[in-house]
Amino acid sequence: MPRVKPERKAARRAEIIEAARVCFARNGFRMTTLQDVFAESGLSAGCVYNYFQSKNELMLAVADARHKAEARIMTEGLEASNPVAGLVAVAEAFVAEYLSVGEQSRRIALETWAESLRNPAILRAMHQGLHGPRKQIVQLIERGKTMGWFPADINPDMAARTMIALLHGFILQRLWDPKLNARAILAMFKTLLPSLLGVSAN
Amino acid sequence: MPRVKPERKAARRAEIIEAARVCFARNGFRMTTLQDVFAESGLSAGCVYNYFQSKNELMLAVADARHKAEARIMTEGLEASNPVAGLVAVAEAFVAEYLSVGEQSRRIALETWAESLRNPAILRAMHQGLHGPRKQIVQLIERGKTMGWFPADINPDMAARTMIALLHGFILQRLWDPKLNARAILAMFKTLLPSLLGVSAN
Amino acid sequence: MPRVKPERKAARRAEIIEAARVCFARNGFRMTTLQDVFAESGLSAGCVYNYFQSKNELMLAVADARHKAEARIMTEGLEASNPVAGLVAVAEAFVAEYLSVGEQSRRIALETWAESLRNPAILRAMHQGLHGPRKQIVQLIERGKTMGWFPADINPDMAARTMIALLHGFILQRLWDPKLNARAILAMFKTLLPSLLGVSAN
Amino acid sequence: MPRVKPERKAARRAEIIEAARVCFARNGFRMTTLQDVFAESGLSAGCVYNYFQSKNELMLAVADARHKAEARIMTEGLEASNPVAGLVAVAEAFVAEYLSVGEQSRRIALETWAESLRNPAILRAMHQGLHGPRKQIVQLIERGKTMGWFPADINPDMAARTMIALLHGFILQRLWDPKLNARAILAMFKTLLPSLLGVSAN
DNA sequence: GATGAATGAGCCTTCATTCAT
DNA sequence: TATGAATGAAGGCTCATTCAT
Repeated sequence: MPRVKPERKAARRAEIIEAARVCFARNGFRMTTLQDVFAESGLSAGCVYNYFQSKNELMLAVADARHKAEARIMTEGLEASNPVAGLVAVAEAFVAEYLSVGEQSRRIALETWAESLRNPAILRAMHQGLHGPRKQIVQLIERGKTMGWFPADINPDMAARTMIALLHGFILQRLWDPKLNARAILAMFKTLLPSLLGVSAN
Repeated sequence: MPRVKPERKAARRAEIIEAARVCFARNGFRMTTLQDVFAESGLSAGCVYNYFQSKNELMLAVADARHKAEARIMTEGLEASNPVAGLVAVAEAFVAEYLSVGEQSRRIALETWAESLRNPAILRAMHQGLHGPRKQIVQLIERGKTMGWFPADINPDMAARTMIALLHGFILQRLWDPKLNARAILAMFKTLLPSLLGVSAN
Repeated sequence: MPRVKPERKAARRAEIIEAARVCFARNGFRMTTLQDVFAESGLSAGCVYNYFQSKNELMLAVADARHKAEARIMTEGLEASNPVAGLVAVAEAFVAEYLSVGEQSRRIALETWAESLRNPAILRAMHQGLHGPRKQIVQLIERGKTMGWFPADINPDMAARTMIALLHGFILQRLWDPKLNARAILAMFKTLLPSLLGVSAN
Repeated sequence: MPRVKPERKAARRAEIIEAARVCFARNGFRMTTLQDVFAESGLSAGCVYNYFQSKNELMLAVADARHKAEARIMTEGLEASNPVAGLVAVAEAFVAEYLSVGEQSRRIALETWAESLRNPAILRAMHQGLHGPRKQIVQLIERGKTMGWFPADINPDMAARTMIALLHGFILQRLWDPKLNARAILAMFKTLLPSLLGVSAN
């Protein structure tokens, strides 16, 4: 019988992930040493290794958490009945999470993108965090097409990708220039959305 | 009188940078060891150290080369008399360099972005490679405004940033999905450009 | 009054020793981790540490058990009235225990020999397990000399050592070649015994 | 063009193996740390790792050296025309190398035997060092049988194994009792040899 | 007694960098 | 200049051991 409840274990795990997140955001995956994580978490090497079998697993856990969060963010907005409103809601949620505040999240995002180039597990996490939302966006647009709101020659996949590219691109912009205004970004997104969907603005 | 002609030295330097570029694109800045670079270049440790005093300097040289190239690419197109045509030319050049081919360049780009978060020298290189082109784009748009082609309420800086965000975002998209069509990207760019500049699509 | 009966404690102790024996035979003293022993025994770290204060103690307990068993085996046969029959009985018992079956025992034996080189406690256990039987063999041979059965120039100590060397040497042979026939070993032993004792083979 | 001659590299390699041998004989394979080897050799970690890719490789190199030496020792004597003289010569060489002096060699031998139980590469080295000599002994005895010197019912393989078992067993005896007389061992060997080969002593 | 999460010293190994040749 | 053997600080990880529950 476990003396320590499973909740405690889960809490520990979360603590460690959070400490790692802080370190990774500060110094990047590869420049962060596990010593840094031990210090940040206040735990010993052995303890951390009871929860994660390697640095790689810890990186993956952080990346995974981020992509789950991103998927949730991008999905949440999509429930609006109006496709356009839905996409705006998505952008709003994304901007709120990544562009208004959340420098740490931006940094982790960029780290994850870079790491995904050579870390299959992280690439998989990336794709899972990206494919889901994209497919939902595609469906939303297709629904709009079916209902005659968007022209037939709109490519839903390309439109979805463009949306995502734009939002990701702004993550970079804000990383390099913290002054960049989140509102202005959202406004810009709204300005471009009609063209993206082939409808007239307003 | 130098024993070795300057041209010879410059050629060696270029060789080393190219070898490093290959390695960095393959494995990232931090996962690449200098031994990898020695092997790729066919040169010895001592020789490479005669040209670059540290790994950091080598990373910087590669990042620098990339940003010079990017600045050149983005600037080249801007000489068209028509601002819209100029911006399209910029996008075309960018797409040609980063999105049609150039997987290595995309990878180096992403590495550089990530590294810039914690490497001041690389951040500086980044900014130099980015500010220049952006300022030129801003000027182009301002010229368009002056000439009455674009509405007064267009924010040139924001428009320039959005362009860049979009192009950078597509670098990511293509890194994760090599099938993504460069032509479609360009078409999408052209579709969005009028909205970006506040003119009606013609 | 003890809460837990002594028999229970002894049984637990024996369980742990047996689990350790299995692990040590599988992986050697030094390559076996206590975590392996915990897993094999199904007990927790704390529990095992209630019975043994260190890994060293556990190793010693296993080595001790083996040497007690070896001493018993080698002594048991010596009760025959006829010295030659007694020595043959010893060899038979040894072969039965170590060479017919008992791969685990062979492995533990070899581990113990190696460990004895640098572990005083285990060396002591070794000697206790070896001196006793050897002295008994020596006495047996001396008795035979007194009774005129063996020539006077026989060195009982050397004869005893040779017997043991031979049997130990066959442990190695069987470890490296499991096909080696226990019967053939015994036959060989019987063939050599007369020369060893300076009597003509009958 | 190599500035440093290959001889120098081979010498370095030999130095490292020798230092490792000393450490392994002193503390065993598993209790020896590479730090010990660095200290003993006077070389840095990096340098040693230029010659051996892992501790395992170093262990193997030491084991290999020992088995090559053993094979040489046991083979050297076999050239006598008389099989019995040949086998005596083998024993003499073995005793001279392992039993008169060579405590280090004995310790390494025992370490190697133990390690071979769970290290395939070392087991292979063991077998190579053992099969060769045994086969030669077997051939020698078979030649003796053919020439009518030994009876037909002698099993050459068993005789060879017994010889080796005896010599190995004496290695153990001498490890535990440094006083044991090498001459007495050789005398005992000569005493037993006739029985081993089925010829009458004389 | 029994549990198992936590500890932390220390191990093996890597790799940026140096320097005698 | 070019070589590459040598350096050694530091990283990831293990595991014997402890102790609050």
